[in-house]
Amino acid sequence: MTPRPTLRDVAARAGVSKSLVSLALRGDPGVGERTRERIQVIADELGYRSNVLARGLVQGRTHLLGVVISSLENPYHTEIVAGVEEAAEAHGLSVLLVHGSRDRGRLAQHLDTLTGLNVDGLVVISSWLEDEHLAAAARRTPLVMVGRSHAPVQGIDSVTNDDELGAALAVDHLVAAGRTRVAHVTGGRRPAALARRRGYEAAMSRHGLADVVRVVDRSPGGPALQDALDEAIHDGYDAVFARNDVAAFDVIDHALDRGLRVPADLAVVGYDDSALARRTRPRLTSVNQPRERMGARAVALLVERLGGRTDDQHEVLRPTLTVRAST
Amino acid sequence: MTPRPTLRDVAARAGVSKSLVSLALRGDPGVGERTRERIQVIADELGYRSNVLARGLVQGRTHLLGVVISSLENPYHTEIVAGVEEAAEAHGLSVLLVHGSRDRGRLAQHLDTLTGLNVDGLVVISSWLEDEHLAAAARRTPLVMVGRSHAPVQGIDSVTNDDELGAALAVDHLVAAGRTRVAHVTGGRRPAALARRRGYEAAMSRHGLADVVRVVDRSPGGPALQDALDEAIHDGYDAVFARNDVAAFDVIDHALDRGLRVPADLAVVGYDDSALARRTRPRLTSVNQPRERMGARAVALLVERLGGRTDDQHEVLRPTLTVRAST
DNA sequence: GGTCCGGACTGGAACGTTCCAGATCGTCGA
DNA sequence: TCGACGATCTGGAACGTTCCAGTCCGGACC
Repeated sequence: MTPRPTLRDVAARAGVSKSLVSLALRGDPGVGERTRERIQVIADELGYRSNVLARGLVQGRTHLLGVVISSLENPYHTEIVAGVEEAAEAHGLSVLLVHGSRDRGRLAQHLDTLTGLNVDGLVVISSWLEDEHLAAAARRTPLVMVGRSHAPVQGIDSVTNDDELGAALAVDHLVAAGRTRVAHVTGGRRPAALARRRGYEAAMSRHGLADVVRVVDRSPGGPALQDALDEAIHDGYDAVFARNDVAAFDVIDHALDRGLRVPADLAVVGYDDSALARRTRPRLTSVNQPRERMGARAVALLVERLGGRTDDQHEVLRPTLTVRAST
Repeated sequence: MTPRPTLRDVAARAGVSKSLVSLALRGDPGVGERTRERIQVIADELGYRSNVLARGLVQGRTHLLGVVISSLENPYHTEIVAGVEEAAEAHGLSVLLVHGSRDRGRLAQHLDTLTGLNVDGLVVISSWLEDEHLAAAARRTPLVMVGRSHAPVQGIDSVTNDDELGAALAVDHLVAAGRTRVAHVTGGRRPAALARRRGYEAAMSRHGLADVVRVVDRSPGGPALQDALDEAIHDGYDAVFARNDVAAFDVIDHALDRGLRVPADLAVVGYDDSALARRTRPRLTSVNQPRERMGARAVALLVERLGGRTDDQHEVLRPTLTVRAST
């Protein structure tokens, strides 16, 4: 394992000062054309690579962008990452990902690792981090949260999608298709779930269906999904809007087990338009959040902060509906 | 955005030298108990965090472990990451992920970013990196490849699973279930695909079925999967072993479209035991690579290298078969 | 009472860069 | 011929740590 060559090594070989090598390799215009080439050749020969640690230390910025993500299994999250990466590259930033399951302690620790590395900015795709830790990180480094409605913390930007609108899209679509009894499967106390539920209820009212609003809780502690569904089916419900795709699959699974046809007997709409939605039978109609765009906007907000903006920004993007065979 | 406090700041407040603060915070036994506490309190008050850049620069190691992954969408990859993370944490290492789609140039660049950061070790979960880049990185930093049969490069360790054995498990299972005409869906020229195909052919021979060996190519350039499947079905094939789960889903999809029953008319086995395998109808029987263990072994190999091992190690782990409704 | 010892602490060098204030040198105009 | 000037290059400080060689001091020992 050979030690990596330094500026000094290159300088010694080229017979110039380390400063000149630094200038030459960074393309400084004040370096003679012939020397620049000579230095470049020698650097390549030696396999010289600039040391990010040293550069970051002296410059105070690293051109690194840290992304904290709580779940790699969730394609909703990883597609946001793709958007972040693309936008970051366009700004000359490298993206470092840290992944922390749902362990709050570990996530906070990872946040520390990244701030300790002096990353230029942070993107948090996780609702499992505590405000306190977020605030501490944001005090030192620009931070934007994606997918989580703005935490009640100053100094943090956010990018979310309009969950109420998404729910409205789903209900409108079902009603337009002739369904009249639309149930909603919810779960958890997270803001996104609550917003979707609010959107569902509002849309039902708008269609004059307030009296058939029915919400089934899929939370671990809640009543069994199966029983609630059986009851709803018995009561003549012909459509379900689920809070996310996974819940929608469970509904479809159960309906098929009961011998119902989807969508003939029961139409189902999910939320997230995950990769799964395109792979299952029947293909799932789902509300699509503009994930790549969310990632791109997050980077844009960070760059603005680096440029000096000081007031908080909270962007809300509009979801769309992807219609497939389940409705 | 307040600048982060340094050792100097803490030292000034505590009225001691920066060296002592450094020793105290690192728990050096030569520091008086009272002073250590005083320093600790002040550090906490100021929100002091050690600067990874500076520490890495002087120590030559960063306690960081870099993971290069080409696809976040592939659960096979992300589960390996989970194994890496768990093992890394046990060794006091933080894991940094970089993700590079299938763009070789970008992946190589990310490899550079990580080596430039002086990570202590590299785990590569991608078969899209060129030997040349891998070799260059491995010259400076211990590197282990996961899931890719050892590249023809010196100085690199690897962890793979035994693809031939996996294929044998699949065929044995199908034959034991009474199937006699087992086709294989392959694709690509990657070593893993080739090994699975070899394993399929060998197992068929072993069962005296060498004369019904049939391999269908699903490569983009190859003949259409649909036609080849129709032909196989027409020829009385009653089972398919696919090179991965995605291919298996395509087979099932097509069979269902043709009005066949799975598994009654056609049994299907996939490879990878991905999350999808548990979610589709019918649930997919699949060969399961011990992914978390692969990640853990990768870290173990790196730690050995850091401990001074110099000869290359190539670990081959044994896959298992997860039987579900598709067979 | 002097010497030695060990615990507690300090100062400066080093890590590999960037940045800044110069140094060097040939050329050009007067 | 001389100074000024621009182009090209250099040396050292700085970044925030760790590490090493000391310094300082009170007490034990002879």
